[in-house]
Parts: sequence; C-alpha cells; structure tokens
Amino acid sequence: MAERPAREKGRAAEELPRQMRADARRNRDKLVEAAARVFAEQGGVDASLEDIARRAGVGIGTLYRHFPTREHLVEVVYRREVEALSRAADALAAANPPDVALNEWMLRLVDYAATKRGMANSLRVLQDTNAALFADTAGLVSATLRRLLEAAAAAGTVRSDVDSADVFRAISGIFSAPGTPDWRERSRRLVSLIMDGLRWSAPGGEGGGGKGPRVT
Amino acid sequence: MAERPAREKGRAAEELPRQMRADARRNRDKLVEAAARVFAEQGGVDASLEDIARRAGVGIGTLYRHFPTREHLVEVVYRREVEALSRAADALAAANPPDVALNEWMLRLVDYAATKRGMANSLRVLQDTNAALFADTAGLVSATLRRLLEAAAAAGTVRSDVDSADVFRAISGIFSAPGTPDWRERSRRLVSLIMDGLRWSAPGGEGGGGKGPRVT
DNA sequence: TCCAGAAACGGAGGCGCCTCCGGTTGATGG
DNA sequence: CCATCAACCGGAGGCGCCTCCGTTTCTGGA
Repeated sequence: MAERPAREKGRAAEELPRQMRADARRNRDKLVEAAARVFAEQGGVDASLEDIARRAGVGIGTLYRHFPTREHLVEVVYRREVEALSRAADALAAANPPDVALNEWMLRLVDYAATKRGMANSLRVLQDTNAALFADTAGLVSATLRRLLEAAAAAGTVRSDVDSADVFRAISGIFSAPGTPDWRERSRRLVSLIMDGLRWSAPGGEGGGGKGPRVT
Repeated sequence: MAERPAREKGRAAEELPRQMRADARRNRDKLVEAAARVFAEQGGVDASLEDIARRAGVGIGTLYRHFPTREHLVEVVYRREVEALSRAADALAAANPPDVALNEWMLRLVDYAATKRGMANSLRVLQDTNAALFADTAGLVSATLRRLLEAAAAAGTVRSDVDSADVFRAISGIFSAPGTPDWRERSRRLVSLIMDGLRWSAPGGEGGGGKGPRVT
C-alpha cells in the first residue's frame, strides 16, 4: 500500500462536507451518538431506526436525510468506533506503563466486540458492498496493537519474540460466540491469560520477570 | 440414492396432514394459487403477503397460520410449480409426436423460469436452509427432460448422441438475466435454436432429416 | 441589524409485517 | 337432525420502514 495523501490519518468522511449548516452537523452527531448507544445495548437485534431518531431527539426524516440506508449509518458508527479505539491507545500509553496500557487496551477491544454485535447484519451486508471499509479498519486495529506491543517490548515488560499478528489471532477468540451471558467475563479472562503469556520471560516483567522458559 | 418408500412419487407434504378441515384445505389451496399468480406477475420484487391474502380472499391471519414464514409459502409454490412442469410433460407426450412434445416442454420451462424470479430472494434463503428441496426438484426436472429426450430419440426425430445433461446446460441460459424486457423472446429463440440442433442429423427429423453433418 | 432564499427539519401518512384473540364453522357422537 | 367444541377464521392493532412536503431555521449579503 502506498503512502496516503496529505489529509490527516483516517477519518476523511467526518469533516469533508465543506459547508454543512451548523444545525445539520449537530443533528448528524446526535444521530451517530444515539446509534452507537443503541447498537451497543441491543446486541444482535437489528435496532429500530425510529428508536434511534427518537433517542437522538430528531425526526425520522432527518435520520433518513443524513443516512439514506441503515448501512450508511452503521458504517459511520463502525468507523467511529474503530477510530476511537485507536485514539484510546494513545491516551492509555501516555498515562500508563506500556504493559498496563496494552492490557487496558485489550480490555477495550472486548467492549468494542460487544458493540459490534448490534450491527452484525448490516456489517455482513457491508462486507459485500464496501470491502475497502474493512481493509481500512482492520489495518488500523492491527497497527494500533503493534504500536502498543512494541512499546511494551522496548520497555522490557513484555517479551519481544511475538509479533502483533500472533497476538491478534490469540485475542480474536473474543469475537466468536458473543451471545452467551458469561461471554464478557470469559473474554476478560482470555485477555488476562494472554497478558500473562506476554509478560512471562520478559526481562523486567512484573509477572515473573525473566524467569520463564523461552517458548519455542 | 436408494428406492423411495411406498408412498406415491413426490408430493408428500401435499396430502399428509391426515385430517384437515375442509375449509382449511380450501383456504390453503386458494393461498397457494394466489401466491403462484403473484410471484409470476411481480418478477424480482418480493411480493406483499397481505396482497396475496387479499387476492386469495382470506385474512392475513389465515395466511400466517398456514405459512408461518414467507419461505414456507415459497417452498410450497416452488414444489408445486416443478411438479406441474413434470406432469405437463406427460400430457404433452401423450398428445404430440415426441419431438414436438420436447419443444413445447422447453417452452414451458421458459415460463417457469419467469415465475421463479418472483421468489428469488426467498429461494436464496431456502438454499441455506433446505438443501434437500433443491436436490429433489433439480432431480425431477432433469429426469423429465431425459424422458422426453429419449422418447424423441427413440422415434428418430431427434439425434441420439447428446445426453440430457448437455441439453439442460444449453437451455439453462434462460435462467440468467431474466430482467430485460425482451428476455422472453430471446429465451424462445434459444429454445428453437436448440431444437434445430437436436433435429439436425436425426434419422427422420422434419427439420432436415438425416442430412446434416455429424457434429463432434 | 435585517432580509431572502437556501437548506434542513420533522412528522404525518401509506404500506407491509406479524401477533393476538373474539367470533365462526365444520366434524363428530348421540 | 342436533349439540358441542376444537379447529379455524379474519382483521384490528402495534410496530417499523420510508417518502413527501409544509414549516422552520440558518447564513451570507445589503
């Protein structure tokens, strides 16, 4: 993939529409906000668009003007969610030791997986329609993970002989079967398991600094 | 595939429900009839179930009692259509010379293809749900075609060096892109083209009996 | 500051889906 | 032939989708 053009990193659609009336932008934001909330709450169920409009305090007509189809709305929410996830990594990295930041971030990833359920059907449609969307977001997530992982490895609190793709494969178990009631708890345990594995045999890890056997 | 049990050939679901109240069966039949009509008319569009109930002269509740989902209804109509197609072959064979019967039957197949459009979406769902349905019907259609073809070959009005699978592949062009306005005309031309090909170089074909070159 | 017109709002209304339940009707035993 | 009642009917009603258009609000220029 070649270098991107000058514009900021991702989030192009968010600010391109040059002149948008202030009220229009306000309503649009309210809608996205409400939609994110609703999708997160009602896992799996295709939420009612009228409900989203209602919660946003906006008429249904306004929703349809901004987002002609359900998929348009889902796409924006999805992008936003992924970008928030990426931005959260920076904040976490600034406020915590690198291994703690990594751990916290993976927990956020669990929450994000839950949100995704509310958009499941529409996301499936989008896969056929808009492959680029998924290429973008998947790239962003994996890049973020890599960033955190390398920082922690550099600090010596996490082993350095694994790469981010492996770690991602390991945690991707959280995306499966997110229907069961104890799913969240199980996912958090999975994350902690992985963190232990990452700290093990790291030079200065708190979980058993340097004393683990080198895993082949 | 092993021999079937004693019951008549196909159409099991049609008469199994031992005691069905007469009015219930009447309404069921009316619904299937109306549905077939509506599916045939409104190609591609998922027809309104309320419209079907209306045309059948029954309440919407009655429709839903007999057919809990749209797919249930589509399945019954689809089966009925295919079986009618097979039965028509017998009638045509009894009333016409074998090659004429074959020709007429392929034209019926064109009409049937048109009907199928009205059920397109639901059929797609059924493919994931009920693979057996398609195995049955595909088998029935191909068996019918073989029957007609062999009779015509035996009578010497159609060449005998092609098998039914090839012929089916040839006419299956009619199932593609049935959206264009001249689709029907084009399909009929396709059928006539194939018939000419089949009559060509047949011992006693009327289209040029026996004088064609042997096609490799 | 004010005004005109463009832009956006929002909800009524038409339609379809599906459920639920009071009323009706056909089958059955007497 | 009649009474009984399970089975069946039908459509009202609640909800969601989506469109259309009269009304309101913003914005840039005078």
